[in-house]
Amino acid sequence: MAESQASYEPAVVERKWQERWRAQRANSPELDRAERPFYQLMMFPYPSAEGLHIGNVFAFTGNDIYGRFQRLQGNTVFEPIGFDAFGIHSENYALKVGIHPMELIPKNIENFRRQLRRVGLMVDWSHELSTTDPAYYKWTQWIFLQLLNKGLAYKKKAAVNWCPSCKTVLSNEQVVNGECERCGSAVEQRFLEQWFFRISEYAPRLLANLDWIDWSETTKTAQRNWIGKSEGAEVRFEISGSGKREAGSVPAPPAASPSPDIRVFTTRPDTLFGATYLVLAPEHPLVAEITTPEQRAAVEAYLDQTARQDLVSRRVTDKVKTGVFTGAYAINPATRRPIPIWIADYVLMEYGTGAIMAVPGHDERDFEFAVTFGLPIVRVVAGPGQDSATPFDGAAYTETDGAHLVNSDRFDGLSVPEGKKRIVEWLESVGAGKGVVNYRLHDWCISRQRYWGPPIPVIYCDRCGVQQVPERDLPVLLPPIEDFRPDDSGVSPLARHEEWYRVPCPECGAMARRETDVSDTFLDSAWYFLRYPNTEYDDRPFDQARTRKWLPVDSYIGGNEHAVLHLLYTRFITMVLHDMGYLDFEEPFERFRAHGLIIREGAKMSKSRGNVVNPDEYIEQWGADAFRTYLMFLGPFEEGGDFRDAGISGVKRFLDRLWASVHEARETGEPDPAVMRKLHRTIRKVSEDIPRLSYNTAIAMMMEYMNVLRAGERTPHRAEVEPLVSLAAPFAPHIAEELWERLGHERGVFDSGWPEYDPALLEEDEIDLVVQVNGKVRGKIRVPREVPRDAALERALTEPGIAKFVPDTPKRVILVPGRLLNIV
RNA sequence: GCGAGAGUGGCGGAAUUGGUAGACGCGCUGGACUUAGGAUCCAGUGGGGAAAACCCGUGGGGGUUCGAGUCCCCCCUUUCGCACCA
Repeated sequence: MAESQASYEPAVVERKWQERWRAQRANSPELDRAERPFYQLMMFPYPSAEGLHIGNVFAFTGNDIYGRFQRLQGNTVFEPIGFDAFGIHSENYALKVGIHPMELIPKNIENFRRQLRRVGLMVDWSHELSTTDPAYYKWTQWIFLQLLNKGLAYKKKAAVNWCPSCKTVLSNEQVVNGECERCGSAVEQRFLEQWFFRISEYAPRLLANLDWIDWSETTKTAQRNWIGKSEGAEVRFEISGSGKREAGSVPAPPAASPSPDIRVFTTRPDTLFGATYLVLAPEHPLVAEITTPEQRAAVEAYLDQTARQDLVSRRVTDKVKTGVFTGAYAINPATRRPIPIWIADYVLMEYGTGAIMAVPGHDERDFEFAVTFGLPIVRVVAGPGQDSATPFDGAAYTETDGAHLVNSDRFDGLSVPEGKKRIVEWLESVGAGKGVVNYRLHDWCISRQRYWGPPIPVIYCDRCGVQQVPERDLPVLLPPIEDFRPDDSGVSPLARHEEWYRVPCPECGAMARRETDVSDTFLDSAWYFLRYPNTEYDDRPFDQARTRKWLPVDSYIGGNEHAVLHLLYTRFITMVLHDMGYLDFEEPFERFRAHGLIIREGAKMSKSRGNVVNPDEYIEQWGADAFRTYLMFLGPFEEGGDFRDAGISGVKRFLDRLWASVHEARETGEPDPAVMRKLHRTIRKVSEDIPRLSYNTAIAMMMEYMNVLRAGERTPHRAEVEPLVSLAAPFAPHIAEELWERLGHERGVFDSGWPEYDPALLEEDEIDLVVQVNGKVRGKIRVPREVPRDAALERALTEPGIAKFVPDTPKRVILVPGRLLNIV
């Protein structure tokens, strides 16, 4: 290879290949012709004004390596990218700089495209998408309508954080210490009509499928916890005492409605005999009805106090328990005794039934509450060595192992699990309750009282009620209004534009009103992977044949910060579309792997610390290939790593030596057998490590091979070098293409296959066997690989350095074939 | 509090099923080539010990084993989620 041995200039090489890939559409496969389609999906970025973050580069490079590896294996790889450009991030930034998002976002996207190209990703730019494109969100709106049709979208009042000064809704992130992050006023909760998706109906399936999908365990665990299945019982408590039906201002329920029993959910039905009071959430519908006249003022004051809190501080666990007595009593079905009904904000309306039976003896929160308000505490579970009279010693007894029931009448003496079972059976037999399964997962609120999102495609008509926007009228375009800034009017920005929201009812034609909320960004990203292969279709969200060929996604890699929201919503939407017959699979991603996070010099990267890595600068200085390879080298991909500026030089040196090796390689003579053996071991190691995303060790092995290849300033043989170019290609694609071309190949390296290793070449006939005496390493002996134990021992004893530690009669001799000999 | 993960040289990090701890890289030391080197190449580099012999070493303490970074028990530190979920 004596040809033009110009030195390695990354900038020149990278520009050349990026231009060529673009010109030849090298990364845009013909989707309908692919024989072995492989869909490599990366989590699309939010196009911030700051540009590509190092975390994006890390994640995308890791994806790209896997995708390029699959292509080298002979698959047709589709590696698309797009932009998640709607949402509060973009809107807030636009507000801050005073530029309309419709102007800002295209600029940001343009900058992202430039940066992504420089990284050298194998992206198919012909299928790029943006969630803000009407051609995209038309189908986001269509999906909303599908859920509405299926009865999976509904409207209800729900609490939001409300800033009384800005007169706007705040997300939990915008509430800081109970105050509005912008103006500092105390945040309150308000109840607004919002759209929800019934994801909770899918909880059992979302949970069950986790058992078989090939996802990172950490992600699956996070989803399991989030779905939060718990088994227990629902118990019905009759209301007794003077409070019932005495609330003059409250109309009595219609005759048909059942008596207003209070239903509670508990995971500890075994403690039923210890329930000494009930607690309702402040929002519980029966509160007004059961409150006695004497207690009315106190209860109203408490409800008012609760409403004044924001949703974040309401949930602080370590605050002092507060509550108020309603004046009413219920009957404990087990003891038949009346117990008081309280209201407290530690009970949440959105979990279970919004009411609990309090068992202060065996629940920490109930214990604390009972102590605060002087309510009775009864022991119904006793641990080993305890009995029914054992005092509590200042805390609830929550252990269950080895414990038995006491003060529980005929259930005394049962273990906790047995007690649960028997008491549930009893409840069912007397009609006072039943065993139930509860999930913490609650329905997905998709309404946003904001501007920068897809309008929810619904029209309200005074005569016809809630009407869908007909499919032919989609998309409902987001109007380019100037005053997208929230103001004092107290409504979402679109609600200030009568010319936009006043439309004829699609049913009767009378003047009606559009929904003025937009949908959650997570809805945009819950289906984008379906759109990528179908971006050219404007008459359907996704084509059936195309989708059958390319989906589900073969490999998805992304951050674990999306473990629960994005990845759960995506699974939900896929299941719904599957159930409606649009998809023939119900899990969107065959394989998902969560990558780690990059920190810098031991600390998290942040603007305030001033240690944010700007990818442009590093690519400028070292080249994209070195930058990519270094990012993959600094730690295990699934764990992340510590970015240290000094480290990148080692990787650059490796690429320099690769360049030199190709140019110096001789074509005459024979390759060295020992070097070839190392080469084949390297091929095996890299081939095994890439699928495991063990990129750092794959790179280390290539470096090790490089050291062997060039040891003692030897001149490598072409056969020793050429396969290394292929191995390095997924990591450093530009230099690999260039060197491959310089090696005289007409086809690009990515279409030239992956090197195979020869198993026969991996092992030597003679090995160094480690010899231990009493477990301590004392030396090495050169022996045939399959040496028998006694022969190895004999050989070992000829080494004076070993023999001197060996006693006259060894008790035991252990041979681990191919590894070591231990003489005891 | 609950859940998941992590503690290995000066630093980032290696180490199938228990089988040579510290691969690879950075840094450092010495050398070669050089007018020069922050370029390149070669060699060395866990600690103690004079170079040897040898001893000690994977957060701490126990244990199992011929053999433990790896398995078991207890404890400490730390990162990240979720946080009054009944």
